[in-house]
This record gives sequence, structure tokens and C-alpha cells, in this order.
Amino acid sequence: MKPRKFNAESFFQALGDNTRLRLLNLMGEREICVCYLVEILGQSQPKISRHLAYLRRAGIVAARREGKWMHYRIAMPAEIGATQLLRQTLAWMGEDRKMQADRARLLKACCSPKKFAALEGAPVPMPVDPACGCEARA
Amino acid sequence: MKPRKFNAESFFQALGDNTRLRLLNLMGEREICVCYLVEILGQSQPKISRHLAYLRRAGIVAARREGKWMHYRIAMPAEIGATQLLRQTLAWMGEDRKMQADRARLLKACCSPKKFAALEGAPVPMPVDPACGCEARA
DNA sequence: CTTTTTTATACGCCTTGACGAATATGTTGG
DNA sequence: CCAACATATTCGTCAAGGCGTATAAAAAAG
Repeated sequence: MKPRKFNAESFFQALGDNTRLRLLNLMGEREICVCYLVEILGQSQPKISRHLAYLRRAGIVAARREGKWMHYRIAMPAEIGATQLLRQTLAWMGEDRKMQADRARLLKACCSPKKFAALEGAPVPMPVDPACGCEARA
Repeated sequence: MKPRKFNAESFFQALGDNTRLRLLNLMGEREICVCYLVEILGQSQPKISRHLAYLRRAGIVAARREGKWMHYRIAMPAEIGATQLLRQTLAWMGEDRKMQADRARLLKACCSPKKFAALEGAPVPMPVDPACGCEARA
């Protein structure tokens, strides 16, 4: 489970999947638990979990357990070049209609979790760094 | 052969291979013919050609025929976001030892093509835009 | 037209990884 | 310990794509 040695090739491979890009887009500004990701993307739980595992192996996200819930957040790579790339990627996705729609749905779910049956009682996603949307210097 | 609709997913997939990254690194500053790429990377000609075809389909490079020779150059994507990403990627690779070594070998070959038997008579790579190393506004 | 040179494609083999379905693991509460 | 819940992993299947080898295609030379 330890992240393999970081290199550009595997970094880009990790970004080369639309589901993973959507996950990163949702994580851009907050630490978020799996059940929210499943609900917002409307994909099966195992599928989401597998992609999260891939991102973890690639060293792009980090996970934190809190009781039953797992919280995921973007973990900026050690390499400064990769960090800048990742930031710019998030900014780029911010311009995409569908990515915006994903975030809008997330915001709605955060404000009124009761409307999403599956999210009752789940921990609401928390901003980790309002300025940049990620823990850059952890 | 026409490039498929541009999207982030396939863009990153195209960057998710080390041979293709090395090719882009060599093309960063010049329009360069296939035989040079084969010689500098020391890989088989069909392998190089297949990766170039992949990059062409992905809309990341463009080709120009000149007699027997095919010249390849980076063709910045229409999407401004992708263009910035690609630029930053090239800059990132500029910091990598092995990428620097590739470029050094290319420079050497450009200065004295006679030392590389396979390159006798081949057209020497030509800078396309000294400022940024690519035709950004073509 | 035939040959040579340069580059592209086709073929077969193999690995990676994406998916749905089923199941395992970890945590909480009874 | 058992049940419920959240998440992770496994399994079987399938498609994409990487590679070496062989061959095709395009242009120039003879």
C-alpha cells in the first residue's frame, strides 16, 4: 500500500481517467468522506473505492480514518513540479461544465444532507485550506 | 487519423508514457525529424513511430512531410488550459536528469551529425520558436 | 520500373487496468 | 458475540495499449 516511487509517467497515468479527475475535482477544496463521493458521482461504491486506492498508490491523495468513515484529501506530491501541475489541472477542470456541476451538487449536499437519503449522519466535508484547496505543506 | 475530440482524460493518457514524455522533451524546442528521435532515444523505429502516431491522434504533436522525412513538432492544444499544462510539463521535465541528458545528446547530434552514422544527410532539427519552444499561436 | 531510404502500419503476444458482482475488513452499537 | 454500516478487496472478464517482428507505403535515386 506504500506509494511507489514518484515519477511523471505514473503521475499522468493517475490523471488519465475521468472518474479519478472527477474525484480530484471534488476533493479540490475539502476533505471529503467516501460516501459523499459515491453519492455525488452516482457510481458504485467499489468503483469509487478502487479509484481512490489508485490515487493513494500514486501519492496524489491521502486518507484519514474517523470511526467508520474514511476522509480523503488531495496530498500534494513532494516534487514541486508535480504540485504545480496538479494545481493547474484543478484550475483547468474548474472551467469544465460537468466538473462545475459536480461541485454544485456537492455544495447542495453539504448544505442539506437530509435531502440525500444515503448521507444522513455522514460527516459533512470540511475545507482543509480555503486559500488553495489542499494541504500543500503538510 | 483525425484527432479525436479533445478532453482531459485522453490528454493525460497521452502523457502517461515515458517514451512519449521523452519525445515531447526532445521536441520542446525544435521541429525534429523521426530519424533523430530514433537515434537519440536509441529505440526501435516502429516503436518511436507508434508513439508519435499516438501523440498525433491525441492532438499534441503535428507532423510535416519534407521529401522522405517527417518532421514533428509540438502542437499546442486548442484548449488554453491544456496548453498551460503542457508548457508546465515541459518545464518540469527540464529539471529531470535523464531528460537533460536526452537534450544534451540531441544538441551534440545537431552540432556534428557526422558522428552519428545514421544521421548523415538527415535534415538537422530546426528551432520553431526560441522563446517558448513551441508554436503556441499557429 | 526497380531499388533504396524513411516512415507507417499490421500482427501476435502480453500486461495493465476498468468494471460489476460478490465478499472481506474494520468500526460502532446492542 | 452479533448485527449494521462504511469501506476495501478479490475474482472473472474484457478492452486498451506496449512491444518486437515483419511488412506496407511514400518518396527519391538509378
